[in-house]
Amino acid sequence: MLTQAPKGTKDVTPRQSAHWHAVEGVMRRVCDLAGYREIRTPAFEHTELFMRGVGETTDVVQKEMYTFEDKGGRSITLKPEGTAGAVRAYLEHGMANDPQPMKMYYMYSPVFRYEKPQSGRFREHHQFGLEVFGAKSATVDAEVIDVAMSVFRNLGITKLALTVNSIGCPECRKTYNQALKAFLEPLMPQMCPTCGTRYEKNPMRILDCKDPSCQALTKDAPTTFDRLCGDCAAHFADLEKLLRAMGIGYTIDKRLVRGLDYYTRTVFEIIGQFSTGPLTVCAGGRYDGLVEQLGGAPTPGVGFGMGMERLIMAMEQEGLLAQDQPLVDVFVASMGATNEAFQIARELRAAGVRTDCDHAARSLKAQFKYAGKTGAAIVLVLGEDELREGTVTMRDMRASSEKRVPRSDIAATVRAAL
RNA sequence: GUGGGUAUAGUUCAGUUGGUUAGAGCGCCAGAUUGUGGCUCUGGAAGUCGUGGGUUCGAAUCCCACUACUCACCCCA
Repeated sequence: MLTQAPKGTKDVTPRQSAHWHAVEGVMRRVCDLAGYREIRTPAFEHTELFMRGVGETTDVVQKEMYTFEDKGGRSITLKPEGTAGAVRAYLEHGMANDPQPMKMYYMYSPVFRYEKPQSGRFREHHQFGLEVFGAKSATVDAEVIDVAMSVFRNLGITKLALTVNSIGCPECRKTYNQALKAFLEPLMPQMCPTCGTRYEKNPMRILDCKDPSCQALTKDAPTTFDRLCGDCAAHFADLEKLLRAMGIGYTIDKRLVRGLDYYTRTVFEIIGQFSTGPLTVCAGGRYDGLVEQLGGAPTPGVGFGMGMERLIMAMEQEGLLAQDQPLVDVFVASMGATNEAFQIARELRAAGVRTDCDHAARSLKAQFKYAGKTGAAIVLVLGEDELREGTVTMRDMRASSEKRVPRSDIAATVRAAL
């Protein structure tokens, strides 16, 4: 119990962290190329922010938040998604006064949801994400999708499918909800209880029901997509044009409805193929009403969240994770003269050479074994003879050759040999 | 929240119809004569058999409960 990580959490061990660094490096590069800067927001926020931002009727808010009262009597919630915090920061720091659009990304941002864990689903996971504020053009929708696809492409992930849809704006939603409710009314007695409550609170989400009988009943239900207002339809047509121009393949899923209330117009998902089945790796969309809803001036927004754990899972399944790299390039072995060996290691490090030395007073043989495991290409041996003549023996592990090197020449000789 | 599966060493797993001091591979540590890795050989350390109860002369093994892990549903990255 004590030596077991809490349910639904995972350690990234020293062996695995290199994979994360590789992924993070690609993310930073892709974002930097497109003019996005990193934002870091707290792991927790006032509960109210998520209630109003994410939406009180969502499953995330209703049953999955880690909410607690702090010692000052404030209701605090560990963030269950990334966008609300970014919007809060945008407003708090008056970023609306900076040149617009304001483009930002976040990385390795922990996200907490109290769910029952299973393959690819955790109670704490990490998201990479983008948020763009202050631009309503479909080029931003396209850019955000392009950045996500670039991350996948640069990492070599191929088993992906992009699905897009438009769920319209509050204008189209009004007429749509009427049409949908009219269609559903006679069917409601046959539908599942969850859909019953959805009917009252957010009828659009009935289309998202996974119950086979509900799906059959709503097969011919009107979709938001077919009832878009002129502006929304034009916006989506623009996006399609851009996607085609970029050569990004996609399918339209008119029933794609996301689980967070703030989305408007464009919504999309990028779904990966895993041995256990398909899993959403990246999802997002436009949220033109969110900033205003949280107390700001009307400001359009677009963004997405990408699950880092799922991304790395996808890489693992496609055999894209790099082999273990050498821990150091040089190992300084010694026989008794451990302090001197440590000094030599320090000097090499100062010269920019990745170096380790013996810390266990082990036999020379054991030190060589250990050096082999670290992947060191060069082992320096400091024994009695070398101490006496002020040299070290430099052994090239790859060529199994060795030579004596004066102490003063170590750094230069080692660097030339690597 | 609902349902299925599993629980033995750091790890992956054996463990016969209940029977004495619970095993293996990998990993770890140490040796195989004089100051040298990878291969090989030898040895060693390491397990409250998930926890608690019950059945029995005897339980890792059978029964019950709990817990954890895992997979699926709901939902989601």
